[in-house]
Amino acid sequence: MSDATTHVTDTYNPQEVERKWQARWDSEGINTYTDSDLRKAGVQGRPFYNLMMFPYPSAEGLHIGNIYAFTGADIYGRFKRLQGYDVFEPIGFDAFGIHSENFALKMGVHPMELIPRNIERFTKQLRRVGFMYDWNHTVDTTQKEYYRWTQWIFLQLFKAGLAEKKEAPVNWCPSCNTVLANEQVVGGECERCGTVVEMRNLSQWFFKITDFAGRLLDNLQTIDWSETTKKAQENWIGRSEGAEVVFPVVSESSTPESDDGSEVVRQAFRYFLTADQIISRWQELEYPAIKVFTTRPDTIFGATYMVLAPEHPLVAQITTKERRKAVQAYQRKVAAKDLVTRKKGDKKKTGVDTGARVLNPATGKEIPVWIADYVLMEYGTGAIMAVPGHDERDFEFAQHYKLPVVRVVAGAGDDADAPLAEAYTGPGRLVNSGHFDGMEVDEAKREVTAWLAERNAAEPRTNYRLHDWTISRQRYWGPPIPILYCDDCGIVPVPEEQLPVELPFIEDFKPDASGISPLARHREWYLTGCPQCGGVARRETDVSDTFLDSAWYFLRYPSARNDRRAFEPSLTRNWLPVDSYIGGNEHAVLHLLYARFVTMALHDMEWIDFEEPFTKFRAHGLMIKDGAKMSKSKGNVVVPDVYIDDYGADTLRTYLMFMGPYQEGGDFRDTGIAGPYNFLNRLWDTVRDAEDRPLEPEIEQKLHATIKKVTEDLEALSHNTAIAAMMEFLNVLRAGGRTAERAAVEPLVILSSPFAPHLAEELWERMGHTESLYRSAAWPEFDPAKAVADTVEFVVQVNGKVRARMPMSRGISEADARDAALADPNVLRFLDGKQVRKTIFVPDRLLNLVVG
RNA sequence: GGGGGUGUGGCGGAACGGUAGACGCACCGCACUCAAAAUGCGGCGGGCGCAAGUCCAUGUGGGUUCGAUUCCCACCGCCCCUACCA
Repeated sequence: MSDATTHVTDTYNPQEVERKWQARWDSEGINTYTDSDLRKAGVQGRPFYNLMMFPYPSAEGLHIGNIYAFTGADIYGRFKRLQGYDVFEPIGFDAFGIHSENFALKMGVHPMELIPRNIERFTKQLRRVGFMYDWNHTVDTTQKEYYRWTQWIFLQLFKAGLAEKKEAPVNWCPSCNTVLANEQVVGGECERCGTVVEMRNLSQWFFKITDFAGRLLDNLQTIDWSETTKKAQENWIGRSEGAEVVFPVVSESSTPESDDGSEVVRQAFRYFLTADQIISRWQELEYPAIKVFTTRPDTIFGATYMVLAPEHPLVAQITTKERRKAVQAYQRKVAAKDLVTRKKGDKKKTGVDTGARVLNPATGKEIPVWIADYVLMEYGTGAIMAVPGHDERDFEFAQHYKLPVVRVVAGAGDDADAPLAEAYTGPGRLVNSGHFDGMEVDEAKREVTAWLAERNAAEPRTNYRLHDWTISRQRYWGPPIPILYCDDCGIVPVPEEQLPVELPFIEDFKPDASGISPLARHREWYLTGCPQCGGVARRETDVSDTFLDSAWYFLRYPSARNDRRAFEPSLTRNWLPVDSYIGGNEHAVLHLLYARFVTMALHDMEWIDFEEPFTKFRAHGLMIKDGAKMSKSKGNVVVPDVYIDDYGADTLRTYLMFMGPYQEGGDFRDTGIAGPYNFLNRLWDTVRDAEDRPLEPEIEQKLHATIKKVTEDLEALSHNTAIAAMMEFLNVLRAGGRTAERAAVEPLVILSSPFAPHLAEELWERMGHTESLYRSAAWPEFDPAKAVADTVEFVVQVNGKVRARMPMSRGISEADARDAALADPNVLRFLDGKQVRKTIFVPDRLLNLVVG
């Protein structure tokens, strides 16, 4: 066979190349660390922890959206590695949770069979795409080697007083007999069976994330995260400044709370006391009082009634005898609604009068107390002072129930008593507010609070929208919460040395009507010995939220195989916090906030020495299909396999990144995949045919410009423009059928390797290197001076419009440029002999002549 | 209702306040071929013009500027998140 024939048949064969290099990577451990190497690199190397959000291993396998997300992050990791960092890039599986459980129920398969199968499939697919994952350090949250430590985390939080058990309302589907997450309630109905969802009160475990609200908010300023993500967290935490104000209850109570007659005495007292006296002395008089949170203490003179959440604990106590029936009926009605529907803003407000009266501490007047479902127990104190004149919701309610509306703020040009056709929420001065009349709203907020505070009727208060994290799930597929209940000792944590509390294999894992976990049906499992008194104890039968699994997994990766600790202190110190974290913005609040909370709590307990887990976070865009998120139910899932079969993983990776800005995402379609495929083919041919000869000066310039562009773009995750720059360079190398210089092509191969790692490895080897590119190549350097061309295309404008373009040498002076411009006939035509009033000179770019 | 994002050729998309449409796809023409595919070369926003050129053009309307896709204001469309937050 002649040389020429060999030459021609030696074309790019992606399948062959990819098979070869994936095998090489495995056998030579190119992408994996042994535990000792990881330790060593952490100390002596330049550790770089490149993390991407781990997937939930669904039964459908990876879709193109997953590949898209992972590819962008993998490219960044490979780039950092070639820059000389010791990159740790792990992957794992977030496999617990209601999703898996529901799917298992539907298919009639046990999750303990289903999940390992899914993970196997995922692993195969991930390997096929050529990610640089360290398969020696992987996690599966459903393995007891992992969730043992999830339980350990729970115990640490418990010890720190950050876990508590309390009653809370949950969504309940009476047909599926299960608790539903808010996301599973669609339009007030169960997502799965369409039954109307109701509310139930269940005793649940909570993490007190609200203790950290202020720090979680303030720290946002110290971390390098996508702005949109920070904004989302800020809104979610929702700090609002205001005051807590006390309204003493002065009506006859229908349920005196003690037999000693104190209530009667107190009521009697009242006839000898002025409103002022009651207000300033309610505490010592032990008056029942209702606290409200308000951001508008300045409007308190306009508070004409009060509203409690229907489930407010004081309702029973204050409701008068005559109103009791109506109040209870209303409470029942509200309880029947699910949480989600109740929070929807677009419905009519309803409520009932409790008959109780409280004193407005500012006016000293009695105002009625209502209950209404537009007041939520979870926010603030679960009670509001209603100021219908200056709050839209209160206004609507007052109109409907004919409650008085008083104006206490007058905007510019408004009369003190100008009637209100709607709530006025703008700026202005106080009116009808005693000695505060005339004061600006902002000043009045402070002054009114201070004035009330003097009488112990108010205090400044910062309130957060964030609520405590309910971690109980009355479900099967999760880590059992490591708590025991002993009749003598009460709540007893499972001793750490007894972990894990294993999730037993049970056939009947379907939830039932009891509202308690399926595990509660297994006495042999839940009955155990009390570690404190040796008596009988019952295990907690709820499992924990999946979000707890993922709130600490990044701490586990380096120590993935350590069976003595959740995370090894020295490894953790050397490798964390995570240098770069990439994931979807749909996790902007929950996952990312929980991970920050757990990290902060562990920091305070001195388990770790940092309080923010992710130094840098970037949200990738969402890959959609036909304008909708990919999902099986919509039937628009695109699987990667067929593209890998046809074009290879390298082309798929490059194509996905070439479609558009990584951080914006986009609509998947395959019409352009030929572009990147052609590019890789041309790259192959060009390298194959490259010659050993000196670089031509223009080529050298373009090479440096390309290195610069690709380097900067990769750092900014602008993968699409980095690819474009490489294409452009390759076009120059091949222009007019020319043969490329080896010295031009070798750096290009390195630049392309994050995108097309298999191809790059193969070309690297063919260029005579015996070791893997990732062990023997360094990211090319560029010389900024060589990255710019000597000749620029200079533009001459007249009045801002382009009238001539002329090649000029770089660094041309304004005077020379002007001379050249004034010699151009077209420019002269537009100057039309008129006086040049002004010239704008932008070096190496343009000259603008302003005339007229 | 609130918050965030976004709008550029037939399509995906480029553009430190400075040449709008880089780089691709699709399409058209040409070369190679008996032919096709593959590959290579050339063209490719719209109008007028033989051409040089010129006018229009980055959702709509205003503003700032010598100059605006880029900054500001208002409006329209689409997407995402959130939802009575007192």
